[in-house]
Amino acid sequence: MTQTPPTPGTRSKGRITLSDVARTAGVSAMTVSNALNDPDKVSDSLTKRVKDAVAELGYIPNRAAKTLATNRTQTIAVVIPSISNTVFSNVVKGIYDACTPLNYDVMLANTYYSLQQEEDLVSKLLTQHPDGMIITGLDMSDRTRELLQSAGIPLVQIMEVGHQQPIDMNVGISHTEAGKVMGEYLVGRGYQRIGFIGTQMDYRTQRRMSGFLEALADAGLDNERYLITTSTPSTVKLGGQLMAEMLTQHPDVEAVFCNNDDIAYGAIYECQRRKLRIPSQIAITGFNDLEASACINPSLTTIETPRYEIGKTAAELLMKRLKNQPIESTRVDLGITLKQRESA
Amino acid sequence: MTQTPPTPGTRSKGRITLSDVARTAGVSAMTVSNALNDPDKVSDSLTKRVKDAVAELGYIPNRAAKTLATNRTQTIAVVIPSISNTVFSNVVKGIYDACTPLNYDVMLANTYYSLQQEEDLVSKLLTQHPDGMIITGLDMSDRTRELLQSAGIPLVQIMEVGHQQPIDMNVGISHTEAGKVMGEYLVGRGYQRIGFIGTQMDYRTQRRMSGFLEALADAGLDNERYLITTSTPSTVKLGGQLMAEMLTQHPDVEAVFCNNDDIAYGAIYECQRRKLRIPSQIAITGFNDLEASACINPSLTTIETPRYEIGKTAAELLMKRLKNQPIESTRVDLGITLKQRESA
DNA sequence: TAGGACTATTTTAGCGCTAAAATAATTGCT
DNA sequence: AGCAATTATTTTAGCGCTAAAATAGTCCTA
Repeated sequence: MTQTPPTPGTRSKGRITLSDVARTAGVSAMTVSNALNDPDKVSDSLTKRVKDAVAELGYIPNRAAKTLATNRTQTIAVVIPSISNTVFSNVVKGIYDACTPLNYDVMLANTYYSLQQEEDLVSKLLTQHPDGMIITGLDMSDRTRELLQSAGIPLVQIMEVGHQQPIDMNVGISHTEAGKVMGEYLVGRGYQRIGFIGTQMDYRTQRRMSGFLEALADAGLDNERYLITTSTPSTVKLGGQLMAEMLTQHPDVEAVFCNNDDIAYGAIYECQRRKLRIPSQIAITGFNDLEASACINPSLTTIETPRYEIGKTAAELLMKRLKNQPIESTRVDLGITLKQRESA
Repeated sequence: MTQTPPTPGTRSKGRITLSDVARTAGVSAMTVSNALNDPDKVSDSLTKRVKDAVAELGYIPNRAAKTLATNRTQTIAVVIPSISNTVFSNVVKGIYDACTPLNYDVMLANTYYSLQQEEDLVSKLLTQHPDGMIITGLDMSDRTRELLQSAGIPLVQIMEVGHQQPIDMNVGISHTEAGKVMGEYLVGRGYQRIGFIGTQMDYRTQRRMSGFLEALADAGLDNERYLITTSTPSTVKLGGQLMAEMLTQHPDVEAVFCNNDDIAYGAIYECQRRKLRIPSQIAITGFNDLEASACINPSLTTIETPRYEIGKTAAELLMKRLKNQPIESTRVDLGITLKQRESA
């Protein structure tokens, strides 16, 4: 009894391959590859024959094989603090909207606002050899910086621009400026005793605070004592608690700039519970202009941030760089808008 | 003048490969592969030598090569309506938390609540040969169903359970039940003229509505006329507009069950603007129990949904199936909890 | 119309890994 | 001790694609 020799291709799932297409089109595999990826290299007649064969057979390219052969994964890695934060899900949506049409995959990773986690994640992500990366913020550990630099892939740092040199490209807004704008606005409205509530004191929050304090100082106000900050993550509930603290410690405070809109909602709710009228007894402002901010009572004076656009622009920059297309500017400030509403 | 022959391996980036490890460990490439992926197959002494060599060289496996050789991508596809919806970003977080430790990649895709988009996406996602898929909802087009069935990969349908047979596995809650619970609660509180505001009327929203109406009917109330629905996506603003409509058309309405918490917030804000006291003049309830619902004034009576758990459980089921581990139940109802608060 | 300069297409070789077959080493049993 | 059964390791072959080299085909120009 003789063993039949194993038929070649046993491991394949009977999937249609390039060679199958080549055979039915009566050309070489390479011509099929070129016809599909770079039709300029192939005569029109052959390109047509190839495309017909592809349609006829229902050929679907194997991404892994291409990756292996070209050393490009068609994937970009995205490092953000947290996907469940509305701000970042807006950013991520922009990234997807730019990547999906160009057939780039997106690999997401959450740092939970920890530089150590970020370092581990970046190291792990690089393992998968993304073609490019989008990472939140300009600050990172020295090791993370080294990893990114030596990875030699295009990189866009997002959310903030301005205070330091990016490693490669940069898309965001100036948080210092944002803080300043809000500070100047409140000063301009005649408030004197102006407070700040800050949660999740990451670098960007800190910059908003310092820009804000700068504006107050410029107006001759020293408001160091009206600051309440914590490293606890932002929640509406926390906003209420900190506002309570503020009102207890400084019953004379006239206006409060909250770290972000969620905190501001909490602050507004707390004032309502205390029957404090906004803005006549106390003014509240926020940052981000989330959808609800225009609807809450009183409607919230806040700073609109181009979150979706940041994601989209960053991803577009990356795609351009990956296709070696010219890039006008590697540093894009998308700007902010003060939304003046009832709360201040 | 002679051409120097091309050095082999020109295309590689000088990356450390399995063979490099094999050479320094003094074993065959296959032994290295086994030592890393299935150490039981290799003697302890060799395994140690291999691991030492890996550490020494800083070897990082090439995912694409593995995928090509094994025909497994180590990727799962996730189809959701929209990533910028808090509900789904909570779900996605659960999925990531389950997949990341096991080194599975996640591919996200948004349908924007369109069955046609869903069909296109599923077809496109399958192109990338994910090892498994998580998809939102039990309803889909016939073509989508065919695609999924013939793909032959493990599948978890999420968010809802109960009214029809899943294709493969299923994790969620019963929306009919949720509607019923809320209906019974409001009836139990003695309300008679009870309304419903529904936006983004997808299948799950419709089921909540029908469960709700069923409860009212069981109590002998026929409230068909107190229904306001639209297919427009949910926003806080829209909640306010629809509440205004409700109050205009039916000034006598006593309680309103809102589709979801965002709509409920809008409804509350609208009532505040009209100086209607909640719940004494009108009661409002929502669905989801988002973080702010406990903080808003009045705090919102709503139904808590296990969003994170749905994502996590679904992904865990998938991982188990992919590793051929036993699965207790392919249909998991994670249940809901009525959160009774001030608004009703 | 022959030879040079392109352009279009095919051939060759290999990306880095693992399934399966082949071989070597070990164990168990009479 | 001797041989079959079992276990450990290596060899071989190939996953499906594309870069680079080789070849064939085309178009000029003198």
